[in-house]
Amino acid sequence: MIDLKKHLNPSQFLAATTIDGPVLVIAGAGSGKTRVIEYRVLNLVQSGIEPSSILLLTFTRNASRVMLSRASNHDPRCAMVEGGTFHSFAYKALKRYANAVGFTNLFSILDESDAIDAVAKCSGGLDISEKDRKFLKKGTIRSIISMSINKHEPIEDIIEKEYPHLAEYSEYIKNVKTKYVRYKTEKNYLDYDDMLIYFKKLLENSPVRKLIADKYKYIMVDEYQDTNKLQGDISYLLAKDHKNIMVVGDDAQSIYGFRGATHKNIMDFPAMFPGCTVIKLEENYRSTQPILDAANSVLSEMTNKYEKRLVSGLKHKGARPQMWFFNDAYEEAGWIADKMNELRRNGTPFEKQCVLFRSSYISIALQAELNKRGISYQLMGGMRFYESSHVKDLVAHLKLVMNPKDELAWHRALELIEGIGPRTSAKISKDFIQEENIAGITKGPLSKYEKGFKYSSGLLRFKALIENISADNAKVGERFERVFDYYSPLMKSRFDDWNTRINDLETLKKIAYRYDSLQDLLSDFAIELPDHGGGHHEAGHKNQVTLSTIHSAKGMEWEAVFLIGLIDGVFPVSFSLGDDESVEEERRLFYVGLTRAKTDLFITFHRENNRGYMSQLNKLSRFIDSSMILSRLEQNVTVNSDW
DNA sequence: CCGCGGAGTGTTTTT
DNA sequence: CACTCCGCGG
Repeated sequence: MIDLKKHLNPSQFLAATTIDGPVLVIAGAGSGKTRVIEYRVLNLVQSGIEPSSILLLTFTRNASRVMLSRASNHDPRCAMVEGGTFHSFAYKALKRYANAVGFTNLFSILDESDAIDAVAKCSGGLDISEKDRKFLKKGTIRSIISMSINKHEPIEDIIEKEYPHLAEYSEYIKNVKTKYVRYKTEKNYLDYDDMLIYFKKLLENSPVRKLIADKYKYIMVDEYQDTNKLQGDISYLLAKDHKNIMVVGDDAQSIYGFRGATHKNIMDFPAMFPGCTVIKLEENYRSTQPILDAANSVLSEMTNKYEKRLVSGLKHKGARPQMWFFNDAYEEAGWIADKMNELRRNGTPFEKQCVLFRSSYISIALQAELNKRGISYQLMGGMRFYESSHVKDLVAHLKLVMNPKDELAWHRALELIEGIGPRTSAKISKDFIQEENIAGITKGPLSKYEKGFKYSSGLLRFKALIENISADNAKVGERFERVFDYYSPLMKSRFDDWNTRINDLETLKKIAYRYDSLQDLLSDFAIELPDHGGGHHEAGHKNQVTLSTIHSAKGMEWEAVFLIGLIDGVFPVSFSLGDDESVEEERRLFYVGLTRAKTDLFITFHRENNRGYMSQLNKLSRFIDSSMILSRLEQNVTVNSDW
């Protein structure tokens, strides 16, 4: 038995050992939240609780993996604890109990870009002028629909609050939503929101809820400030019967409002679970006091928060964070590269250094510079690898084998064939969804086109592939490989950079060989594959600095952090400026960025705008200019700069 | 009806 | 710069 008191301070100890009943933990940045979960899991297991009856819900798949593996180092039984995201847990339950909510369990998951395509499909045929149709982007419609679902608010309210300029289209968007919902049911599709919706429905069905609640008797939810209304409801339903639930969060770090998250969940938790124990973790074990002073000044400018101040529990004092001004992005990048080398010479290896930014594109100049200097880096956030078109093309073939009603997948696959465009693919696949299985499709509607058309030879090759990968019960990896063989030649004419794309697919192929079930492979691609699928997601990859969006850096820490691009309109992003709550969310994001640093923090700005036509000079971010943080920073200007 | 090339555009964050 | 849209030639 491990002596928890040796590893935890009194509030952490309380959080790890209050086993029964509801617990709310307000955990400031760097206050040892991960540690609390690690030891709480350990404590539960060592108190004799069956590991498989413990459930840990986290924000990313990786987060639960890290926490559970740390706990397992103390006691291997902890590896049996169930962990994952709300979505992955919902998926599992839905697969098992699909028919209780009127689905067959062979549903396909629509990732974000699939969902946008589907919405576009449903926007057709409705009464709206061509001009308006162009003006209303499909992604926007999808966002509005999704937001209305996640917040559980009517479309009108969302439009009024977030998209007032689209007020006149409310009716239209509601119609699209109706069509979209029907479309998904017909095609056996679930999008990300549906996984939560149907899971909640499942839990509202008491016999099923009882089964699930009987199995998972101890529940923990991490990053509770970034859960949305649906996830809050799900948490409640999961714990309603036994009330053994601990949620952990920090309202000052709520940064997913754009996805419908609300820190209201944290605020309302005591009301949902009367008599809950509230524990505050306030001592910070991560950063030096000067860094926390800067963070505190940002905290003090937040409206609408729990009162708090971060105090460092570290012994050494540390230097003040530095603010650096540059003429342009290249000068900035050069300076950062120099500084990285200097830090390394002084004992901070590259893997303990990180560059953070608001949006991925901000890092492009820096990436070029690092490449030039031979400093290797690991990129986090930004374009998701399995949403790139070559991955989606290949995966589409596997999808339609699993779910022959997957119209989007048929279209995607058919349009790869020479001579087939949107019209022809629509014509050919029109009858597909009437068929029950692949054999019915290849023998029936598909076979009509295999002679006499300019695309017939291509279609014949396609048909052979489909029959091949659906007929036998070959290994998932082998099926993947067959599609790969078929797709490779098509890729070479489609992409100039097919070389690197082939490499991506080689990586995926290796992953595919690890699966026994095609459905699991496909669902993991959609909901669980961690950052970039390349497999190098383990934090602190040897001798590499990390480049990351702040969103992706959530929960992590580095010795040295460069927070770049503090330009008004970039950070806070221009979109947010019209609306106070959005600016507040940007401010929380800034706070999250600052608090990732342990000992060295550098904030940078460059003045020249290199976005071609807009030749105005950049303005310093409002989060710094004439803000209280300025007095907490040591200000610097580079030598060759004319500031 | 397809596909290509050129013009235009707008550019978050992620399960 | 990467993706989308448009118009034209086949």
